[in-house]
Amino acid sequence: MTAHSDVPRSRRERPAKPALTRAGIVAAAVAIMRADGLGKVTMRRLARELDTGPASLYVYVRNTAELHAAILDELLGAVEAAPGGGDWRERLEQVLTSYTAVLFRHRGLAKAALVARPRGEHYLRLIETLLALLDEGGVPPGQAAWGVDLLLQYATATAAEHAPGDGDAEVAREEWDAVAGALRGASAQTHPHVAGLAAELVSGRPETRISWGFRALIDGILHTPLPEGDTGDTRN
Amino acid sequence: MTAHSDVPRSRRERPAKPALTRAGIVAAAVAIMRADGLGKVTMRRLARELDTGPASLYVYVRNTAELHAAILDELLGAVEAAPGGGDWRERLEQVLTSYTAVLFRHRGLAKAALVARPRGEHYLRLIETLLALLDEGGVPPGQAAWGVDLLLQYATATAAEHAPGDGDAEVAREEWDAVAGALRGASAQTHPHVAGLAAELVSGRPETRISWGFRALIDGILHTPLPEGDTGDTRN
DNA sequence: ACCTGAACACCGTTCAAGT
DNA sequence: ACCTGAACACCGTTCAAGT
Repeated sequence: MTAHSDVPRSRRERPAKPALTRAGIVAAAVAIMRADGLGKVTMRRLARELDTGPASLYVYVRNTAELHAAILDELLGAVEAAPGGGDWRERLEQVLTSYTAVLFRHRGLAKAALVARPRGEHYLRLIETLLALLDEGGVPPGQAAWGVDLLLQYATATAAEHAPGDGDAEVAREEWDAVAGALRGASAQTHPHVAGLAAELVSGRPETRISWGFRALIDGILHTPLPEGDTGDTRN
Repeated sequence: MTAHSDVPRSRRERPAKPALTRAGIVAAAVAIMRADGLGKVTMRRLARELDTGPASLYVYVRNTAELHAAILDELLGAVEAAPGGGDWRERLEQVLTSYTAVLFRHRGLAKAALVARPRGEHYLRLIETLLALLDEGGVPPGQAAWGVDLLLQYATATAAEHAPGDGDAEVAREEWDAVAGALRGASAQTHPHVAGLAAELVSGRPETRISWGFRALIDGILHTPLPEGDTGDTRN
């Protein structure tokens, strides 16, 4: 076992351990996510998969949040950039629905996107597409710029909230029933409006509500002028 | 040290270890959050603080997510339910701003609220207040019911996104600069709309943008009728 | 420059056993 | 019923040392 030296192994005897690259790391991360959910995309698991130690990954990725954002931008390649027929509103809603669909497949990704915005090429292309459609609809440029933020945030937050959990569908159902129950159980004395609207508060299929939300948002963006004298980048 | 037995300690010699209750657990959790941020509100830390083992907490709290939601409902007691002057739109914006302010103090809480909606009495009162104001403004009931969801989600998502991190302000600044840089660096050839609107995409103080968002949302809610024939609770 | 093993300082949750 | 110690199965990130 010790003194006997094996015949030197050919370099390609088994799939040669590929050199680490950022692209390779992100690809492996996507694979883990598809197989076991984003919750399993940890530095340690990823390192194991790539046959190295976790410390090695920090050469290419700053931290776990950046890794998740990179995964999302990768998946955003599947968002249709040039939707089919209909007027600009309909095509706008199509693009947003397509974006939402990507996030719906992975709730964890939506949560990540709310905190660490992706900033890869796919995300940039998505913004370009949305701005072009708003422009086509005659939305004033300033409102379009701020509106894109509103639309993407709504889509992302909705996915973070309503997408089937990375884990337990049972638990999600229970959660929802509990919330609905709390609303329906509201006293007509102390909470007359809640009691009166209990049914409406929980009505509608998720897709129907999301679609209504997009239309309300687009309408508001179109009709709400920006405040005057605050166009400089004075953030913080 | 070993054989010598101390005088039996009076029960109230030091603040007697209080019996565990759900209220006491939530109160301790709030205290930890105020002192060290939500990130430190873990089952283990909480147990240490309450001088017990983590397993004991599971008698009163289902899991960490439920604990965080309970903390939020507690803090929601500070949201002003009866805002001062102005018309209904202004008062509506006041309530929403007050809600946002609570979340802004703890970004982690906003993230938690997106996933596990609180459902305590304070949250219920907030919904009642919002519905009453929308009703006063003549918003059709169905639109008001769905609109409340839209408004709260926007406020919550904005806080999750823009609130100063539980941790590093430095890192947040870097993040923002990176995003702004990516937008400003967009090529006028490949991304004409982004390039043309780079300044507007990142302009405005956060409060200004949030306020504009609230107004756009309210306008959209007011003018967008619900789709017909989808008022039943057909979720899933 | 890149890669690594090992370590530091933690997690959530469950279980069998006690009171 | 409530409470507990101990265990299971993990985490992210940093560091000094190697190549």
